[in-house]
Amino acid sequence: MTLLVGEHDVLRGPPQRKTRAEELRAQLADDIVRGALAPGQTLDEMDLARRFGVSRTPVREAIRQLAASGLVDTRPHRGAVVARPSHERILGMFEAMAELEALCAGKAAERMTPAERQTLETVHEELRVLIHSGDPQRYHEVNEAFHAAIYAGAHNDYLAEMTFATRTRVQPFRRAQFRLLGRLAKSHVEHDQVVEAILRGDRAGAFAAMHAHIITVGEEYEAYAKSL
Amino acid sequence: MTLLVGEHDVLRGPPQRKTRAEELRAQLADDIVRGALAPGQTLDEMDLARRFGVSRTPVREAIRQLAASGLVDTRPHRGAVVARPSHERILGMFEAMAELEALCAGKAAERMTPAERQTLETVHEELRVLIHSGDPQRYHEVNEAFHAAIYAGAHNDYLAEMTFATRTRVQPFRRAQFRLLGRLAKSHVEHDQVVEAILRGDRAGAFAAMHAHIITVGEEYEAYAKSL
DNA sequence: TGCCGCCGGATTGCATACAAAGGCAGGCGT
DNA sequence: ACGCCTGCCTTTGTATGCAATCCGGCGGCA
Repeated sequence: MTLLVGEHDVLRGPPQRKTRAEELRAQLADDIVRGALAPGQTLDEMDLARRFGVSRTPVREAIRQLAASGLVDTRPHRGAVVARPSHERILGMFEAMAELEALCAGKAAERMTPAERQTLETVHEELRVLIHSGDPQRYHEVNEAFHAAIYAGAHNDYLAEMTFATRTRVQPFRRAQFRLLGRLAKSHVEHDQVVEAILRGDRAGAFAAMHAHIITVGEEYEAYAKSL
Repeated sequence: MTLLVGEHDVLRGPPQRKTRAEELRAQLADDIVRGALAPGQTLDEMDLARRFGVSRTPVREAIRQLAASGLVDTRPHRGAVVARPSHERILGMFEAMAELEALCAGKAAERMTPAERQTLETVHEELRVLIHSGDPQRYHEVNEAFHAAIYAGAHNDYLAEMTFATRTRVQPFRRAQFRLLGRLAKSHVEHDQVVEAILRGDRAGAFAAMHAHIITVGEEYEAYAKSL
């Protein structure tokens, strides 16, 4: 999941990927978020160490940091597994995400600079083109950039990081929905409401539009989960 | 900072304090939040290892986890220091905390069970008595319990954890205000508004009251910070 | 005199070795 | 036959030693 915004945005700070532990952390986080590592899968230290050609020490550090960020669960002397939150908890995460994203959108409506508003429009327009491209991966990347632009526009780094972290933690459970190509057009209409409200500086409107957007995303997850 | 709610609440899960790394993490986090370790202070691995009578390995793990939770900053090959966020960032944290706490209060107004409402009233009443006790430490503990009760009443563990984490990260920068004993009575009046709104199931009212309460807390921090 | 580069010390990052705790299977007793 | 206990084995937790990187001071040079 590579954000278009690059390596220096507020969401991760300077690129510290110089130590092996940090590289591993990034790699494992990516694998979890992308679904290459399924929830519930055990993370064997020796196995990972062999696979990445390092010793157990950096592997352990990576796992601990992932545990602190909520992507994996660890229990003393019992190893680590990719986090598998309960259905209730996932719903709670969607609820929290709706509020956080809406909050960012509301603040962005008030605080975005003209340049930031223009960037948002540009990304939004790029998404519109991508609806018909048949490239879900690319759409997903630009969609992330769209939301990241709003986080940045809120001008509150702490809030932005928290919202991004929540989005990351939810990501493993909403991968399927990008298969439903019909969703993209509807999603873009919802984005439209958000962008319009932000551009006109309408805090309440941006909040409401983004809230509805994320709630819809959550409902589609729920419908998908129920179909299993 | 020991919460009254005990060791099994949702805010930390089961008591895993069996490994040395975990004990150290808890100890250091406590020292940072309580101000025994000041922001900017360097955390020397060897020094800590000697002081706690362990090797560097668990010390390193503890520091990494604290870094992931935001209480310390680390840079590769350059050691770790207790986090010293910029003034702007602290204001952002207060803003986010206001929204999160208000959100919890609003959800609590809708969702609290009768038993939870009663507990909230009890804790609130205990705080009233403590205003005049002249024991700021005790007041602080019960105050934390008050807010924790509201988090729990929101019936969203993820949201509760996020809010609690934010409160924890802000804590080092609002210690001074408990010295101002005059603040306690005003704080209790604000709590009153929150409790009343929650008890009558008034989501918007609870949200607004809690939001105002936290904003006030933030403003008092700002006034204090400016006086330095 | 001031700046640049090199070198030594100190600290962190990583690897390896050892200790300890949990899980499982087999055997024993009831 | 079933359940419990015990001992081994696997995996994690901790200690220690070595390598790599950063910081400060020193000396050379313009």
